[in-house]
Amino acid sequence: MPRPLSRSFYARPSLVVARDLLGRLLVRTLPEVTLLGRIVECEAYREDDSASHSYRGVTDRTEVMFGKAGRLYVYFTYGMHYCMNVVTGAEGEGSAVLLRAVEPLEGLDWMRERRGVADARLLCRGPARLTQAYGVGRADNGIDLVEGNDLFVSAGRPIADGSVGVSPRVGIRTATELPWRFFEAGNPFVSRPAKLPAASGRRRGRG
DNA sequence: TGATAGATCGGCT
DNA sequence: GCCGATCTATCAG
Repeated sequence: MPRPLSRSFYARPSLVVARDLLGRLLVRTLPEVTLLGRIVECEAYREDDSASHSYRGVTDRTEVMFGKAGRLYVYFTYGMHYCMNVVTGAEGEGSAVLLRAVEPLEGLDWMRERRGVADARLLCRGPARLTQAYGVGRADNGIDLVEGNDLFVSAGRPIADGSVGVSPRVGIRTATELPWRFFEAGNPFVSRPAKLPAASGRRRGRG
């Protein structure tokens, strides 16, 4: 049975935590099934970052982001989707890491049922798909990932520097120049391929 | 295979 | 009122 990472893992700058989360295991232990997957994509957000919810200070919604590291920040968006973040840094600092994609390893059938799709690549590829596959919603906002809950991150195997891809974050309108998205290069469970300059018309056929 | 519109509602101005 | 850290179906080619 995997064990949760300690609070000190999260109590570091979001940029450091985001990169270090790659290759770690996102675990949910439900009575009927254990959900397990490798984190393959995430993004860092900070208080001094105009794309971050915490940029405008503490509100009812963003309160969790300013709290203790190692807790879960879940928000609702576009009228239908939930996304989940792990809170990072010192208490009082509004920083977090958005979990964007996971390579599912265990509990795929349970995820398929929730998602309504069969293709393993579509289960947890993208932040809203990920929360749906893991059954994470509003009720999970603020829960502690370090102790006392069925949802946590365990050590897994961190990936080597050579396999880490970096890019601007996805779906934001400001601060688009900051390369604060981290992913495992070449992994098909990543939500968007690295944007290759002048790459087009390749990758034909179906392997 | 790639681009675009539609869904749908909470949080903030 | 407006717009968003998104996903999916649909249409054009």
